[in-house]
Amino acid sequence: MDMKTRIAAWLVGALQSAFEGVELSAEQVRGLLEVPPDASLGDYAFPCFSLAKQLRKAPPMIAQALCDQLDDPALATAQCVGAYVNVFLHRANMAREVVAGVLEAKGAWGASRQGEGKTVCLDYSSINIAKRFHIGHLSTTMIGHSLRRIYAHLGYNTVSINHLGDWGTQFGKMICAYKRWGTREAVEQGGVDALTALYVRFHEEAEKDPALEEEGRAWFKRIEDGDPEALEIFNWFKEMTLRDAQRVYDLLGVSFDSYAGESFYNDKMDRPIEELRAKGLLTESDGAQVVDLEAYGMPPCLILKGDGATLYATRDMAAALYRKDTYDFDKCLYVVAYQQDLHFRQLFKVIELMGYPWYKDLEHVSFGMVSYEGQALSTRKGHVVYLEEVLARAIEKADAIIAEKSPGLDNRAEAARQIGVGAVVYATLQNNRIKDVDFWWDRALNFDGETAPYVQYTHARCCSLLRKAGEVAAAPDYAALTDEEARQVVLLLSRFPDVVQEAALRNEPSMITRHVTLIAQAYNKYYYEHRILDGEPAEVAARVALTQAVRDVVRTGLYLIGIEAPERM
RNA sequence: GCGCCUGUAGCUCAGUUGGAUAGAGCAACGGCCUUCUAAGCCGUGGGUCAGGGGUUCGAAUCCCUUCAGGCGCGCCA
Repeated sequence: MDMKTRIAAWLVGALQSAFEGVELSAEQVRGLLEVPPDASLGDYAFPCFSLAKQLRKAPPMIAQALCDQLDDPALATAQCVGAYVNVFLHRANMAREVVAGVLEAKGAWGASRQGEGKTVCLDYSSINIAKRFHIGHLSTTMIGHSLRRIYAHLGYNTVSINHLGDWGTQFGKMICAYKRWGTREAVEQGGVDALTALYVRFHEEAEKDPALEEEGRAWFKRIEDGDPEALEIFNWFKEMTLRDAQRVYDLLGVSFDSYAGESFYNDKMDRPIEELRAKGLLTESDGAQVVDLEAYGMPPCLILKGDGATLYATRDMAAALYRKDTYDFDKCLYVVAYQQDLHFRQLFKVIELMGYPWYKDLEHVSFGMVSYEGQALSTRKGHVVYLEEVLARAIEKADAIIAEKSPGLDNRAEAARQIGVGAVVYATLQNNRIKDVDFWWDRALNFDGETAPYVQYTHARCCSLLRKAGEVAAAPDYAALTDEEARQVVLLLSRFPDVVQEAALRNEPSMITRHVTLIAQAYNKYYYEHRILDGEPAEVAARVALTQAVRDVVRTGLYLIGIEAPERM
């Protein structure tokens, strides 16, 4: 049982002996517990305002009566301040419990079995064919990757899906452009950039010669019809794009269980269409087949075009049905930018109207837009920043700093990669998902303050101390961890599991980024104020144990947001 | 026009879903390395929580409204 739960149980016991007939569960009390604004006010606080009505007493009187009943000095002491019961945990016992708990968890602090037997599907990254990976793809990729690790940490079975954008008229246009102006050698050599150039050229030429549009559509029709030549070229483009993206995925440490994208559902759309028709949900509107959603305050959801062709929503419906059939998920997350808010609200509503109760297991995990120096990203206009370049420059900078500060470092290239990539990923997962981000080079390459290098540095520092400490024979004397700085570190470690829970509940990785940073800050302060390795063996043992616990939790926290933790830097 | 989102220090953002005196980082300035990693630590200055009304013991947080910005609203994905 964790500390907060124990405190809640303790308070409930006191409540019951102080007042008759109180109806408040330990669970409810736990929810009411808060962290005081100032550390001098205790470790946890219980506000008594909400009990006033039920007990028909003034909040401060309730607090006082509660305080009088609380007695378990080995756990905590209580202090009544106004309407608050401020709880001061027994520092040495608290330190023992938390530090020993973290070390026993062996890197799995905050892990749980609550997700056992449950499956979460995560749709993220979902890159488009023939486009290079740029900074606009980073949020979906890293939020999804992090959520996958968070759910896995909580015991869920996870299925990561890269829902490739590999369908649409634009691919007919690309083939058209390739046939007219490209050669196999040039494209093979130029890679995805060459494909983008062809696409840009198509649009330029089509302005002058509108007949090209028709030619592009014709090529797309050939893909749809399974024409061997069209398919061969298209698959070659696709393979090239994936090869290109794989270099970025490798740097980021991201991988997928499935690459079933839009084209995969090509032959699976009859089912949703037939079901919609059978259930009387399809109506005709201006020649198209739609599901009317006016009763729900939304515009209609387009299922079939006037010419009978399918649309984005049709494909996503087929995908949802397929995923439910294949994985029998308990939750299916779509990590997609907020532009598609309406689309997903419509999609989920249509699935609800079809009578599938699992519509409520579908969730759009939306996030903000990325711009570059104040302007929208545009591959066509060349206003883009490729992620490979960002990572390369971050790694280069990390390497230069290592050269200056730790010239003799082994595995220098490896450390530079971990730090450089970490800095970029950290910046992506630092703030609430919903915030828009404007990319600026100097910000992306900042290594000071609340950044990955700062947290990684703390980790490396712990590792260094542990190497110097070697095998510690003495049993730890946890009374050595009762000073203010150690208390802060212990408290933050103890709250980590709650943070992981909350991060999953809200699908918000930034909660972990922030908490792991708080731990690093608290430990750095502790490190500055106290000598870890000098003094009585039992006290040294306690400080070393704390250091080890910090190292473990920082490493776990960084892992959960997809950042590696170098042991030296 | 309608709908959704956002607005907190010069900048970038937290703020535990209604609680105690609104907090970090960056930038600026000033301190701390003969001692365990100075990518660190400490300090100083900086606020009409966009404006206005309301709800109540109590509001940055909930409701109404105005303003500013972003996104979305049928045959693209």
